[in-house]
Amino acid sequence: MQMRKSNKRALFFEETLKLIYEKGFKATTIRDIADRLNFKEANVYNYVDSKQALLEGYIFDIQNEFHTAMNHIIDSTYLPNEKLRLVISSYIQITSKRPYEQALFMNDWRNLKEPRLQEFINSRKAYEEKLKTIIEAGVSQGQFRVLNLTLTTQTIMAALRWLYILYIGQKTNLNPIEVEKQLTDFIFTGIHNE
Amino acid sequence: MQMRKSNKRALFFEETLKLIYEKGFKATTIRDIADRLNFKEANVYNYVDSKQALLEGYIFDIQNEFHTAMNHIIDSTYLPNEKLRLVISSYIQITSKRPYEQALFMNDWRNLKEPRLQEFINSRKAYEEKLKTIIEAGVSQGQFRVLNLTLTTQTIMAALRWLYILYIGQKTNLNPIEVEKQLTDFIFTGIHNE
DNA sequence: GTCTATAATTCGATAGAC
DNA sequence: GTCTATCGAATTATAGAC
Repeated sequence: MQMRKSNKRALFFEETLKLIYEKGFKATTIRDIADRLNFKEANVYNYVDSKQALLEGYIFDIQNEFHTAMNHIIDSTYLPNEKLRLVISSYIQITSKRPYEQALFMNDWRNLKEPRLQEFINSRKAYEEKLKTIIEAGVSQGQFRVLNLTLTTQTIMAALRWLYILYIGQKTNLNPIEVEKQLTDFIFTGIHNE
Repeated sequence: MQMRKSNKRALFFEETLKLIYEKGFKATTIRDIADRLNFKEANVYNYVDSKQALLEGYIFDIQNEFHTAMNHIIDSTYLPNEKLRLVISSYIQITSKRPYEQALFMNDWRNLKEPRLQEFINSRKAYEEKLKTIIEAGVSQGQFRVLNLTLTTQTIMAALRWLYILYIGQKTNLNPIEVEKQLTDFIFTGIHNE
């Protein structure tokens, strides 16, 4: 979506993204966006067809990025424990690069409308299922402890999904590599066999 | 807030809570609420002064419950590792009893308005700080591994905050006690010393 | 407690000139 | 691309009768 064809266009999507993050999608009006960019309401429609299309662009863009990374990992010949490490790594990398999109992904997906809402939910579910499959394989091969699969999968997802906060407003001195180390430590020593 | 003075009043707050959960607070209109209860818009104001007061009631009610439980734990003479177990336990108990309030707590707190919004943020921060203090004490006493304190605290909070999903629409066969066992296992084997 | 009616405002989106 | 002007719809909330 946010193809940087021109500086002005890029600026529009960057500032709008931050604004929607700050106020929430529903609470952000077209006038708010125009004010932020120092022009009038009508000009917003030079960049986007509708308010709804704006939200869809941000959310599906980053969702696709997560899926692409996950698919590469799934299709590799790494063992399940190594695949889990890579999932954590890729999630943190994408989040640290695009914390505001990730925030929208978490905070405002409910404001999508059908049929895009269902598309989002299905896609998110597919991602979770892929992670679950990795964990299941790791259990089968004795690398991971036997725990409830759904609970474990969702707990790991939950441990990853809040991380955007670290990268909005410099709230941490932890760089992505160190976050990856710490979080992997936390998750693995909690999940591996013995 | 939701004191069950009468069946009708209780029904109003229960159905409204579920409706707001389903649609999101901003997207739920006064008319939606009236429709759900089979009466007209104006009647909503028989139960509540404003739409905003409705949101505040639900959110601060459950937030207070979390704080009360946390304070009892903090004030006890249990050791830090036992205190952490009790925090997890109390969080799951409250969540399982009131999953829809917890969902609002997570999904719609951004729709609070000042000064209540800041009050919410401060209160949430205070809860996190109390948990952090418990973990810090556990590290000092050698019960927990040395990890980044903020990251660990937030990861544990994240692991607890999604659990309401399990109790909405019977999406699991795990009862709260088993969830507590599984999640405590996951968190502890990831955090304790050796 | 329930209704009808309506005030007062806000919002997304479009038309058309420059 | 930017502006003025405006439409039409939706929304919160209140007034007042039954």
